[in-house]
Amino acid sequence: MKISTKGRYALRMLVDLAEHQQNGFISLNEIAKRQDISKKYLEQIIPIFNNTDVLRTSRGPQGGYMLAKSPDRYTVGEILRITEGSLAPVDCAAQDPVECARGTECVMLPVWQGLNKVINDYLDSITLQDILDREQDRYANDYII
Amino acid sequence: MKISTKGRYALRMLVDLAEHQQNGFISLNEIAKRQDISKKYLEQIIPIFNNTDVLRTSRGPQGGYMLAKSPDRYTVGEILRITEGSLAPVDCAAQDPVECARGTECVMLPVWQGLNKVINDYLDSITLQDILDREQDRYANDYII
DNA sequence: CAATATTACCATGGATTTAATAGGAATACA
DNA sequence: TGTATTCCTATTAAATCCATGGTAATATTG
Repeated sequence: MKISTKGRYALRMLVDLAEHQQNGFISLNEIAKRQDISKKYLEQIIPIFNNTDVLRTSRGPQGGYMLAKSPDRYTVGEILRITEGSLAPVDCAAQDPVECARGTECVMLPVWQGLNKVINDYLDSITLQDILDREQDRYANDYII
Repeated sequence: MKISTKGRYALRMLVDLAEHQQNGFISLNEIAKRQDISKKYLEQIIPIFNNTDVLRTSRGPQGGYMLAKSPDRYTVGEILRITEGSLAPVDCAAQDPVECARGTECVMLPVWQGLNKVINDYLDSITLQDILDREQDRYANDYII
C-alpha cells in the first residue's frame, strides 16, 4: 500500500518547477541536485507525462522543463493517477474496474470502493499551489519567531 | 498504491472464518476451495498472525483455524496493518516514521500524513461484523424482490 | 555558418521485492 | 499405526526500482 518512487519523485519535481516558475526552463540537472534524486531516474519518469498537458520541454543549452499550467490547476491526485496508473487500492475498485470471478457478489468490494473514494477525494482536494502556500506559511512563521 | 494479495486473501479468510464460526475449527483446505485461493499460499500468510490474538489453531485431523475473538472486535484496518506491515502510503508518514534526509522540512510530508490518516480512519471504521451484516442485508433484499 | 557544449531522449541490465508453487517434516486424532 | 492437518524451507516468475551507457536535438560561441 505504498505510493511508488515514481509518484513521489514526480510530485517533488513538479513542486520544484512550481517554486521556480519565474526562471523559465529548468534543467533536470538542477532539479536532481536540489531534490537529491537520481537524474537518470527522473529522465525515466518524465515520459510518463507525455501527451498529458503537464510539462513543457525545451532541448539544448538553457533547455529543460517548465509547468504547462499554473500550480493551482494541478491536483496531487491527478498527478499520482498519471504516474501510478491508478490510485485504486485493488483493481476491482478502479474507475475502469478489472472484474474478478466473484464479480459484484464479493463481500470486500464495497470496502475497497469506499477506500478508493476517500483516497481520491482527499488527494484531489490538494493542488500544487496549496503545497506552495503551506510552505510559505511555515517560512513566515519561522520569520516571526 | 495497491493492497497486496497477502492482505486481501487474509481478509477473505477471516471473513470466511467469521461466516462459519459455529462450525468450530475450519481447515485451510475448506477455506482455499471456498475462496478459490491457493492453499499453499494461504499457509504462508497465516504465520503473519502469530502472536497477534487473531487466530486459534488446531493440528491434526479435524484441525484447522478459528477466530480468537468475535467478528465485531476486528477492524479491517487492524488486519491490514498486520499483513501489510503498515498502511502508510510512504514510510515517513508511518506510526513509527522512517525519517528521510529532508526530515520535517519536506513539503510533501503533511500531504502524506493527511493521506495516512484518511486511509486508517476509514479502514478502522469497518469491522468484520459490518461486512457480515452488509452481506446479510443484500441477501435479504434479494429474497424480498 | 560550423563547432561545441548542453540538454533532453532512448534502451538495457542488475538488484530487490512480491506472488506464487513445491516438497516434505511435525503433530495430533481415531 | 495411519492419516489429516498444520508448519517449515526452498525455488521460481514477474514486477519494481534504480544505474549505466549511448543517441539526438539545439542554443551558444568563435
